[in-house]
Amino acid sequence: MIKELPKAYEPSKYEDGIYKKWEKSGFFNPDNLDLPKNAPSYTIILPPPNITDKLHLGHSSMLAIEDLLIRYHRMKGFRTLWLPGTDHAAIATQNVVEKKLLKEEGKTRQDLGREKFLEKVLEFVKITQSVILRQTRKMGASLDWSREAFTLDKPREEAVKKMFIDMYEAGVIYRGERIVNWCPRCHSTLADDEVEYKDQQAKLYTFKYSKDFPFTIATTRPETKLGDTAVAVNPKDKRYKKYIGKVYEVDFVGIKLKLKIIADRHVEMDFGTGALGVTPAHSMADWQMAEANGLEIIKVIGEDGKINNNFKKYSGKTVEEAREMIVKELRKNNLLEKEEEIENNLSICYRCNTPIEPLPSKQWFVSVDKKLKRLGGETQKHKNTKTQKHKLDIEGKTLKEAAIEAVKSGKIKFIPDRFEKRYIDWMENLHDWCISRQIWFGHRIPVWHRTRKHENTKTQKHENTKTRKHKNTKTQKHEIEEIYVGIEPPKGEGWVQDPDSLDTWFSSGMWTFSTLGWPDNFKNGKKKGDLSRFHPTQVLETGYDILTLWVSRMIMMSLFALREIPFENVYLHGMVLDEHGKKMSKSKGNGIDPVDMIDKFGADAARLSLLIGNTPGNDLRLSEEKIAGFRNLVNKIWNVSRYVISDFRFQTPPSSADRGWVSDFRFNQKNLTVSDKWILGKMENLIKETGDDLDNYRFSQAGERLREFTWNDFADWYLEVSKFEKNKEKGKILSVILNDLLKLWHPFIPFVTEKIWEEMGNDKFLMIEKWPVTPHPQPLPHSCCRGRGEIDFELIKDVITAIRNARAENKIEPARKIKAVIYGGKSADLIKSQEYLIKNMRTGIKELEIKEKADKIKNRRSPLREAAAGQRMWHCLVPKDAIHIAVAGIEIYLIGAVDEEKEKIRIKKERENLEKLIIMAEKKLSNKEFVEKAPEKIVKQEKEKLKLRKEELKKLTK
RNA sequence: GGGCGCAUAGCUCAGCUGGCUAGAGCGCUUCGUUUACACCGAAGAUGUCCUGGGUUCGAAUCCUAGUGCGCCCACCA
Repeated sequence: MIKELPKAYEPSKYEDGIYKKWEKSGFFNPDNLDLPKNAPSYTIILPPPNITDKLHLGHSSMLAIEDLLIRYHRMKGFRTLWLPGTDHAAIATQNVVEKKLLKEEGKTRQDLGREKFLEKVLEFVKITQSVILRQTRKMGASLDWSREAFTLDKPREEAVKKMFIDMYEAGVIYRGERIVNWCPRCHSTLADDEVEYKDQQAKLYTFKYSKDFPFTIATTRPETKLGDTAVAVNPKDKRYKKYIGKVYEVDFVGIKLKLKIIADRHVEMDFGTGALGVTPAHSMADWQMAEANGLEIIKVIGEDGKINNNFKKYSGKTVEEAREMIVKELRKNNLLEKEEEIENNLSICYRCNTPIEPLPSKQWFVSVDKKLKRLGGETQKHKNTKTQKHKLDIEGKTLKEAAIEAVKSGKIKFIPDRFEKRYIDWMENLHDWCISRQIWFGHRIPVWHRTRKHENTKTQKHENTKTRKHKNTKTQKHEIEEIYVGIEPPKGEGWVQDPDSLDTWFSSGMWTFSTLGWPDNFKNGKKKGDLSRFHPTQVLETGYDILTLWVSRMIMMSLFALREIPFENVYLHGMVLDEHGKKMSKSKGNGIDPVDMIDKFGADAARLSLLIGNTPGNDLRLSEEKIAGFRNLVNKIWNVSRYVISDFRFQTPPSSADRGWVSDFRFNQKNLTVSDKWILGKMENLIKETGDDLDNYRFSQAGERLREFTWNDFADWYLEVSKFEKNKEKGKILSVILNDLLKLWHPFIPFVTEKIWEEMGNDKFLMIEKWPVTPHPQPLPHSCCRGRGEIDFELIKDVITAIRNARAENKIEPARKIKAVIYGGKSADLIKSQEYLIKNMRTGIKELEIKEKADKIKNRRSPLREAAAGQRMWHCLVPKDAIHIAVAGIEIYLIGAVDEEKEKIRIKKERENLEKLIIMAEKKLSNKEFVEKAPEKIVKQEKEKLKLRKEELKKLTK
């Protein structure tokens, strides 16, 4: 069969068509795979990309790694599911749309109103979503599109509501007033990890509240001091000890303050004056002190970023204005002692860079410290809970404790493992998670409120509803606020739904199970359907940057909802950086569009550039040159295949999905040449080692191994040999090697391998072929394909390389044919038998003379005996102008062209090198401790090495 | 302030549990119109493995101190 294929592989010509065929085949869906009933499942849920923007190379890296794992396991016979989806990214998306709206129409979201605005968002989402999905397909991702999910679609909405209600009933979700990070521009709270920091110059004011107050205080924010209710000092501070516990009333710039002197170990004695004005309402730390000391909380700044009422002339002023006024006032009264410039860490909003105001606000929280009881209404007796490796009993533990235990117990593993420590550290310091956001786009909180006059209130019981009453202490003493939590709006008058929506991580935290049919697939503590078949998942593969943001939440939520870990392994990849080492991100706009890369170099090359040279947890620098290099590799594979397929000896292997390696091609050992044995042995090793690498997440190493074999062993040597070495088994061997090589490559570069597979005449997809297995699970001793064949061919290779090298070094013209005389040592027979290899492999040798072994001559008591022993005779027998090469204990003399001077220099260099090595080795061996303490094997090796080198040196000196 | 990571060829990086003369890709030099491939082939050059100390018969690898870069966390008023 002779196939005419284009010389260069053109990815853009085939890729889209191949993807369509795959998708149409239905094999991305595990339900369509032809598998035994008890086939183990292998699941990865795709971390859903934010629909704020199209994908960048970071996403491509994620897709490449996951598709590699997925395709590998699919070929290994797992029930393999890779489930796609997208994330609505609540606040981020809303911001993008708001900015767009302002730019294009000059309107704010308030101008449009909630409903109209949400329509706009959904319009935007539709567009980016379709771009994302197209990009994902371009990468070759073998995702099961039939199970596609969106964090904001109907099933997920149901799941989120159910989760909220369950957690509320369990007392894990509560509403409370706490200091939150408030962005006055976004008009919303931010989670702790949504806050960014910026170094800035700030003024530190040292002042006294009033003349008769004994403390001097330092602050960068004088305006918040209007709400101070205490002064804190370090309990060890001798200067202030006597004041602790006292209460002072002061007149601070016209406002009356009651200040209690408290002790707190967090106060640094050396900073400022060692005394700290406590502003409970506008500092996280101060809030905690206030709670600990029962201090009053006075709100100074409102949600609009302005000073509240009750502060006389300061009311209604902005923060900046108030600050200026207060400083002026202090200065006037001679209370300002110092003004200095300091470096300060300013918290800003990660979306709009507006400085954050810490404010007390009523928000919804997930408690991480609440001891958990049994899930509401469900029987919780699983007898084998403890024996199941995925289950974790959470009764009597807090979410925090459970999430830590899941990792410490080894149920969840991290790759690389150093992130385990980071996870646990973070977990141990975790505070309650604020889940309400004052934005419109997202899951609406399933809570309704109504306020009633006290006297009217009769305890109203709804069936199946969860009603709690909260007394609103301060402002409305006569009113009672009712709260209703449920899936459907409550009946009755006056209910208003909570305007807030949920933190986006609340819905993505449920991602492993909300995508698999929870809660419908989970009844009475039992899983069914997809949930039982695919949960927990095997690997969560994501960037280390969202380890805390996402991974930790998934663990907590899965433990809460299912009492089961969400995944067994967490593989964390690094960031993809540009060639200057800068992070690519949407917000910075320096992300390279993966589609451009794919158009230029092909998806396969793009994938390789993200897989090879990348190690878990480490960042990756990417440049066009690098991708071009892999384009060349893909092209090499294409051409190797083109050659093999067009070879008249080529046979299409019998098509059967479960064919194992070589099993259909029994080779007659007698018909195999040295090179055949060598390549078959190498291939067998390759299969074993590649599988081993992939099983241990060493993708880069596996890729390099494959490249090494494909390019250096198969293409550069075996194929070259096959051009002139004609034997019976050649066609079969070529077919087998190509066959298995394509399978091994397929998870890395699915497109080109699938295309070649088709060209080979296969009627089934390579994608669902069985991963190769080696005929010998254990390495065989010398008898079979490995062993002697391998070693022998390596020797011939060395001889050939040495001859080429000598020719190049001595500048022998390529056209010039020369004669080689080889003194074979122990290997004379072998070399003689492979003479044709040496002659044909571009050595320019037209005649090859092999002399007998020296010891044979010795034993024959020939007159030459003595000379032979010292190998002097070769120098006698060979013309003086011969070039001498020593390789692997073999002497080679090239006759025909010489440069005596160069040869002398070469020998001198080599001798010096050898002498150095011998001295080193002798030193080592004369060391008693080495001989006694080092393992025998190493000592023996060292001795042998020394012996060989000494012999070589001897030869050279002659 | 605490924690983590990195430092190896001109560049980007491998180097697992200490043990052949420390490797790969790209780049560089020389040569080559060989019927799979110039997105190619052949040959070659290049290292104080960041620095100092220690453990060991033996350290790029383990320990320790330091320097430089990067990242994460934290309530410096």
